[in-house]
Amino acid sequence: MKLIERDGEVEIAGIGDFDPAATFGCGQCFRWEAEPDGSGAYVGVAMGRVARVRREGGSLFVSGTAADCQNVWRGYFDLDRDYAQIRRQVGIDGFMREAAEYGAGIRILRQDKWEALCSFIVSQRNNIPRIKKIIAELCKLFGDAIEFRGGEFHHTTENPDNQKNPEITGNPEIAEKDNTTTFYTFPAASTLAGLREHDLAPLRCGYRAAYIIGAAQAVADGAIDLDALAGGNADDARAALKRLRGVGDKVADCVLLFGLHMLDAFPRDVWINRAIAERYGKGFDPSVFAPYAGVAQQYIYHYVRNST
DNA sequence: GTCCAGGGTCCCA
DNA sequence: TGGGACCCTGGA
Repeated sequence: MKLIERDGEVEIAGIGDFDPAATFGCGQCFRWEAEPDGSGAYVGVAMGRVARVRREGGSLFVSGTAADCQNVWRGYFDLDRDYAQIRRQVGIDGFMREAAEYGAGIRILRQDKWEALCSFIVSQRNNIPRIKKIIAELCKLFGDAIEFRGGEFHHTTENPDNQKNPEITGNPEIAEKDNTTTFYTFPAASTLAGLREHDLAPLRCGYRAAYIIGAAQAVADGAIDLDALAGGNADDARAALKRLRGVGDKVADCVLLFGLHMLDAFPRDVWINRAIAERYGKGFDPSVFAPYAGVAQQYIYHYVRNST
């Protein structure tokens, strides 16, 4: 991987399959937003950091240092995997070749495991704009503030909005001042584990509040060990996750795919079920895409939601 | 105003 | 295994 550091950002040349809009917009993550200037750049919070990401030609540009790239973003963006090869592999018929072509540039992010679990608990019976809104508010209320300007960021442990100002004013996540923008990290499970349901009332997330706190407690007290699950097999991990209230087949599979980076997990939501029923019928077995059924799922999801 | 769906899950028969 | 209820929001 060739890294060229200059002007507060790092160029990664020869990036291959990486379309920020497709990767951040395909429903796997909820904390990356397109810059309003129409530049095609995305800014997001991940792994406790803020980054600005853009593609230009064959290069990816990421704010920060080359060390950040090596230590954080290389893994997060799964840069060592050949997604073009995966596209060829899952293109088992005309429909899948179209879907994979349409979604070329989607990569499966290595998100924080707890963040993925919590986010997809929020996702149930919910739509993406509202999922994003709820998560943004969760982070604003209980995460740590990060001041972001260009490529630099300064981590502050004190979040001025924590508990003290639950009123929602404008964009709940972003407050501009002095040419810097304040972002918020995703709150740790241990932080949410001590809350009561009414503490989450400002999120307006309904019955999911109890699920969030329950899952946070299970993670914080070690009843479920997400890191250990990531090192084991998918069936065991799925079973362990489903013991949490509010985690069924769909959410568990999303956590496998997007949190534990088990690329063969195949979450079935309303869109996937519709597409599968239309194209392949009820008895469809996603193992035809093994070991990348999860990547195939993303191509299908993105294609049926966004094309035509 | 009502109805419906949204990257589902739980509960009960 | 199937059907209804569920918090809440935004669009039809």
